[in-house]
Amino acid sequence: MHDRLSLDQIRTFIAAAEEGSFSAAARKLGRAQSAVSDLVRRMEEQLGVALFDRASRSPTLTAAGRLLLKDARVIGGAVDFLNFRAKGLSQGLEPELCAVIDVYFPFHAITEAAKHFRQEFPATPLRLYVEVLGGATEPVLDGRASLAVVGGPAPLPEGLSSEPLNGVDIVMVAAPDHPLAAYEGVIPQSELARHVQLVLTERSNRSAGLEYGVMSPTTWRLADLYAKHSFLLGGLGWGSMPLHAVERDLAEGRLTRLATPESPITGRIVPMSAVYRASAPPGPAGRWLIDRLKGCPSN
Amino acid sequence: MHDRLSLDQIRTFIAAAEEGSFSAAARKLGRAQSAVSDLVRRMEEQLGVALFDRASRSPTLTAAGRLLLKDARVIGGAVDFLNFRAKGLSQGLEPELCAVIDVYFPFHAITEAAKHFRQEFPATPLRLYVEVLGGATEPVLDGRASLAVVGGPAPLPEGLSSEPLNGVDIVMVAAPDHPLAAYEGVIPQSELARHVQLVLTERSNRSAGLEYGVMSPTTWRLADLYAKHSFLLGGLGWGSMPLHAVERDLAEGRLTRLATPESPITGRIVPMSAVYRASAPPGPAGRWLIDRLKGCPSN
DNA sequence: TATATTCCATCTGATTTTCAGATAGAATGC
DNA sequence: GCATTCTATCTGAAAATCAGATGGAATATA
Repeated sequence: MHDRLSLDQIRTFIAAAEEGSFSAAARKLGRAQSAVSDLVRRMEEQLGVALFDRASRSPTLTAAGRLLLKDARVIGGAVDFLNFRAKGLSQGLEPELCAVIDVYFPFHAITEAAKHFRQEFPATPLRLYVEVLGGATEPVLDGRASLAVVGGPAPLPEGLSSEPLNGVDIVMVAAPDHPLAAYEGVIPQSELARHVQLVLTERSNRSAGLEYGVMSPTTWRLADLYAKHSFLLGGLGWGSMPLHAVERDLAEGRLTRLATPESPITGRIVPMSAVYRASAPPGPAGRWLIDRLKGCPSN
Repeated sequence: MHDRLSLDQIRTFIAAAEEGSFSAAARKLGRAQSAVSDLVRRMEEQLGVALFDRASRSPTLTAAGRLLLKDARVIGGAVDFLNFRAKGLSQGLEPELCAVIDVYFPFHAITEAAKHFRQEFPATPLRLYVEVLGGATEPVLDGRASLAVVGGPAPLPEGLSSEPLNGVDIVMVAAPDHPLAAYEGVIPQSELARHVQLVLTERSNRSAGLEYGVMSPTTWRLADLYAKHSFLLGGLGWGSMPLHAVERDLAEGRLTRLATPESPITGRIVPMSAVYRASAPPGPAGRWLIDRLKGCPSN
């Protein structure tokens, strides 16, 4: 084997360099001084490089030693990290957390949660996907994801459990120059039907045709919330949007709220929930994320 | 010691994961299959995590195993790098190369050389300092640097050896709106003396007062070539500049060449040389750098 | 279906490595 | 000049490592 180097040697080298003394390093590591001396000597032999200058009483690093110390520290750090990860895993932490989030869920809540997640579970990679409407449940069903945040009163597929989160405010909007924007009071169905409704549709074909709140016979179906947003801003139609996504547009006059029969001016709350396979309930990291999302404000 | 993990285990783990078989890994590593089996089992025990799923005939990585494999690869890579560095050092490569370069030396030659240096000696950090005139020799004398590129016919201090490099073209320049710029032919000393000469001076006080080509009694002394350049562009005086640093200014009319008694319009060549302590001649990396700089064009 | 091959886990004994304690020489501090 | 503290080295005991053998199971081949 070409790796005659051992981790003990590396750790001992680091300790000796930090303590500036083999004896002190031995005390720190809880072993005999001769062991440290041997380990360092063998390491120097194997590398073919003098790490310490033994001219004076206490050994000092050579220039080569200083350089290799940096590399050794990298190795030590990487080993520590592996151990840290393994410790988490051995205590039941999931190897990675893959979550699918409904676009309707507030963006900033997700990004905030993700930021804190990194601090809380530095060893657990978080994989986030954003899907539309019921499309989020599919990856959970087939095991690609362990957690999903979905919206709407969709029937829960077999084998999934769910926990309620705060709902999301949904409002009907149109551009200010859209004909409907000028309408006073609740807009009757007949009037709505005369204009193009922009409807979010899901990409997946599992629960194809599952749409909520379709009121107009003439609809454009968009599979992307950003596209829907752009169309609304452009005045190409009217439709619903999560309040948090259009708050600034409403405040700054780029969009106007509509009062429709199903959605008064105060908006409509779409329930959101976290779902996961009943046979694979979330581990500590998933549990943490769900609990955190429960505390998120709904807009 | 809490680091019961060994490098052999890590390397074996990587091999087993890559081969997808303990036997194949054993063959690859040139050891018995039982050793691989043992090593992996012990590693799993120590980490408290199952790395392989042994349900099928050939073991497949668990999710945790996949995660830890990445960490293991990082460790393996770091160890390889340490070995690589050590190998270079054991063959006489200097731990790092610290070179001081005279500002007069063409910038692009330095940056080009540094770029190739990184490819040629990836394990040798290159530390570059830029000094003015004789100031570059001082760090070499006191051992902070192992190599310097200096210009001018300065007497070589005791204990230094030098090798000639290509000289640098020095030209006298002034801004186009400077009175001297309008002068036809060689400008006599008496005329030069009537205007402020911008003179590069060195920061160090070792060879204080060492200046070349001072022709005017009224001089401004600048310790920085960028400052001198700015002053020249601003028309605040006249003075010499390395041709490579003002080539574009001359071509684009921001500066004009002057013909002086000591420096005809074709310019003057200032010899450059690489110097190092005679008692510590450059190692392979320093040797490479010097040879490379010898091939650099002089402007 | 029967046979052969391949693979992994485990056991065992021999080899190697590791380690602590002891000792000696050298440098430093008092 | 003495005591302390350091490193290098030696030695025997303890421990880990490893190759080979064996057995059971899964897969490939006939």
